[in-house]
Amino acid sequence: MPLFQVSTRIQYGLRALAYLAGKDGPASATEIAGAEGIPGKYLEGILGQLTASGLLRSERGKNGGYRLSLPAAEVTVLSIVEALEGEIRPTECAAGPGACDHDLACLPRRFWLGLKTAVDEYLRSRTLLDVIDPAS
Amino acid sequence: MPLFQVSTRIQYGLRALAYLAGKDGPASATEIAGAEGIPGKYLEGILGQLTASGLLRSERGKNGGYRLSLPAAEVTVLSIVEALEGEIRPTECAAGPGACDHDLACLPRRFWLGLKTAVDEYLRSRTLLDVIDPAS
DNA sequence: TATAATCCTAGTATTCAGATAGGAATACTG
DNA sequence: CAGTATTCCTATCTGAATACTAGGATTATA
Repeated sequence: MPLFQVSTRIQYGLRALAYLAGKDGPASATEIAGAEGIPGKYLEGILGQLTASGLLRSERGKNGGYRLSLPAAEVTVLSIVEALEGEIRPTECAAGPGACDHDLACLPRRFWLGLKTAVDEYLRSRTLLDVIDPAS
Repeated sequence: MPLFQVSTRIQYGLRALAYLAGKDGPASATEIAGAEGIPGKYLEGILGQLTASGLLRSERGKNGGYRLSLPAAEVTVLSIVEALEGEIRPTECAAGPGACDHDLACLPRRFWLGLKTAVDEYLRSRTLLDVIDPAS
């Protein structure tokens, strides 16, 4: 139903990163899941993705866990979203020219691309620090 | 997978309205569907919603059809989206305070509300005319 | 009366988000 | 070396929603 819906994947990922930003030293998936009320096994997968994309660094074995690769101020929300869901694309049209075949030129395409741009700019202009800082 | 996904409902609705904007006199659902390559019966439902919301006016019976209630320049895309999908809401959090229960205050809420605002502003600032005018 | 249109209600099919489950590999610790 | 706590990998399930499809009732025109 919604035009844009933020998946639990992104919400959980963001909250997990926010939790890690408030900690020095690694935190395990179980710890984060407990603190944030997120299903543990589900969160594991999300943290794995964030690790694969380079936003997190993981240490295996006892006393292991996850920690941020960068200071919170250097992590844009766009990078988080893209790590978890790939590139943002409102419509097939927006994939590029030739991607749709209505009329001669798909007029709405420019419009949807503009929306994508607006969203991208918002997400790129905010960092993890902005998200967790009540005074921003 | 996408952060924001424009449903076919909205895409079809927008294209149908764009078609009507380029015509004087009513067009039937069948005509629009044929011109735009949209499943006819499916489009009927969409046009019905747009009519119920006041964006279109319909005439039944032979030679009937749909026409815009207002000039294209006075129809914001936001009104179209809301007619077809209701209010935009990125997360449960964004519904208002108390809608989520993580931590003491849900820190990401402000962030998601900001995203909603950015999207709303974009959609409110564009009219149907902007969508169909190649020079805008 | 025939026709062409909107309007109304119900059903289906497929996809996907959101998990859940079980275990293998890895690394500390006593 | 044994135990334990962790990440990592793969597979499976499920409920809900989107995207249609179907059939017909109602209404207006010619």
